[in-house]
Amino acid sequence: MAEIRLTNTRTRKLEDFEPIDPSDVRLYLCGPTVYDRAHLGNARPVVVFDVLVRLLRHVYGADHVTYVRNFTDVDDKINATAASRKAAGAAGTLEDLIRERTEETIGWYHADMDALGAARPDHEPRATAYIGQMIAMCEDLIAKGHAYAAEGHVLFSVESYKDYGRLSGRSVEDMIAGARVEVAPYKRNPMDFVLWKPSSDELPGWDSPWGRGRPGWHIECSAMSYELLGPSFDIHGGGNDLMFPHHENEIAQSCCAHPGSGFANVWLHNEMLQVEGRKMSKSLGNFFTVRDLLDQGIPGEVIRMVFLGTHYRKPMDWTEAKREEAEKTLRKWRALTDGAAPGTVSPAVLSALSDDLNTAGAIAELHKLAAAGDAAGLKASAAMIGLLEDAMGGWAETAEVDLSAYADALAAIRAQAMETKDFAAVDAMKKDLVAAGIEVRMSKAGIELKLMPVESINSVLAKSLNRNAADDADEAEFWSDLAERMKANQQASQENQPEMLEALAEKYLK
RNA sequence: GGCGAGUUGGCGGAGUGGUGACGCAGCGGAUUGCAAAUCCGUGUACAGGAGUUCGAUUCUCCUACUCGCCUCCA
Repeated sequence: MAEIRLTNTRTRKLEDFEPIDPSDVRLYLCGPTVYDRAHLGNARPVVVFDVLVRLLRHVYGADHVTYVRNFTDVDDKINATAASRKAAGAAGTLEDLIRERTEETIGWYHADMDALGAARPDHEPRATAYIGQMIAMCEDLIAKGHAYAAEGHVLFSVESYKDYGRLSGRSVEDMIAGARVEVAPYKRNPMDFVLWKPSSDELPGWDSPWGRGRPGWHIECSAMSYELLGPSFDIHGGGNDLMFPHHENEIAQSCCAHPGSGFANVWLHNEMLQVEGRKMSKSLGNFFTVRDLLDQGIPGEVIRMVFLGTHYRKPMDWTEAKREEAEKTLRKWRALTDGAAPGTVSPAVLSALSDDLNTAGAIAELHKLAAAGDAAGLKASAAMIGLLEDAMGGWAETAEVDLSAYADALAAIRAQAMETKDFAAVDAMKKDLVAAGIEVRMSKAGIELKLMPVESINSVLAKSLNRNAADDADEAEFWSDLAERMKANQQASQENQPEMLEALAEKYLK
């Protein structure tokens, strides 16, 4: 059995993974706050954990892994959206509108993550379904002297937990010196954080011993992981921006509520995602959602492949060049594995994955399998990281169109050209075919025509807009030119390819 | 200011105390009427400095640079 090694943020070391209970390996991933579409960065930990879960199931057995990922459906941004909808005259109570908003966002999230080939977790708890448990946890923490109520709030006392700051390598003193904490008169220590806060009448709230209120941000993960996985479990993770304060606070809450449990053994944090070398942000204009990419016609499998090309602990740069390369590779591999039955998983792939989820190394091994022509091994091994699976391959199939009439016509012209040595007519037809998105292969044996995948005008337009003109004027011009040509039907796009074929038939098949 | 990550050939990106992945691009060749596709071949890369060592890209320290987090954004 492959020994799995993972980098544990808690110890800052690469450690052999030893499950608490090999018959039930338990992991928890901090899921989304469901206020809007998931952006591309949200998808990274999901894909990382999906690979991890596949590996764990492979090693410990499909039924011996429990994967939990929450939906945080209590949040001020959700409230704000619901409030603005109500103000705009939407029907229903505020609670209804909040529910509507979270339901619709969860639906989007599922659709988007499904498209990336990420299997749904075993449990997807919603924070609102665990309010009672959160209140109980707050009461327990107060009883144990780790929290206190003040002005309708319940606050966690960081001074009551000596290891506070250990995960993120900070000390309470340093953080106070940084002075980036909310100062509030009811806090005993400026670093104390909110477990429960009061709600006004316009905000969603639940009755509690401290009045009507709602939970703070961190308590839901502590409450839900306890309910579903117990006081201690194997792996807990998320993006490294969650390390502080979110995970730090979770640890403090959970460890104080359940002394001696240790909470999560291994903390797994993925690095952030960048776009074309820059942080993805709305102000830079390079902010986009998973759905934006899917709508441009970029297959989820391609997005996944790009993600896996970079180790999860390194910043990942999303670039157009990577997208193209990933798509090309997947097409090649899909052609190779088409119709093949999965064989056995390559030990080299397994060994790469076991080494701190070295997906880039695993992909390198897949390249070797492909080069060796081992379709069965490639298919089985790729499935370990969620690639080349039948369910995700639709995008790589090209439409079945009978091109034999075109091939015959070209063959006739070519046969004549062979005699006259004047190939102008052949070249002209070939050029037209290529422009229409048909690949032309001529050999002594004959002529082979193949419909090539072509981009949609929307995708090309998106690319020309995505380019920062100052940085990449040539690129931007290239894509806008291409879009123009597509519109003018001088170049095939998904939308106009049928028309172009029609025109070619008119020209050459009469 | 505090904390952390990183710096590998044209590009992307693994890995290793001593025979320098892998992919893409490039170049050369085969093939082709020319191409495309395919196949074969091809690369004096490890930010800088000091140290440890028989030997370091790989370990330690320092410097430079890049990036992220500390703002309920994964």
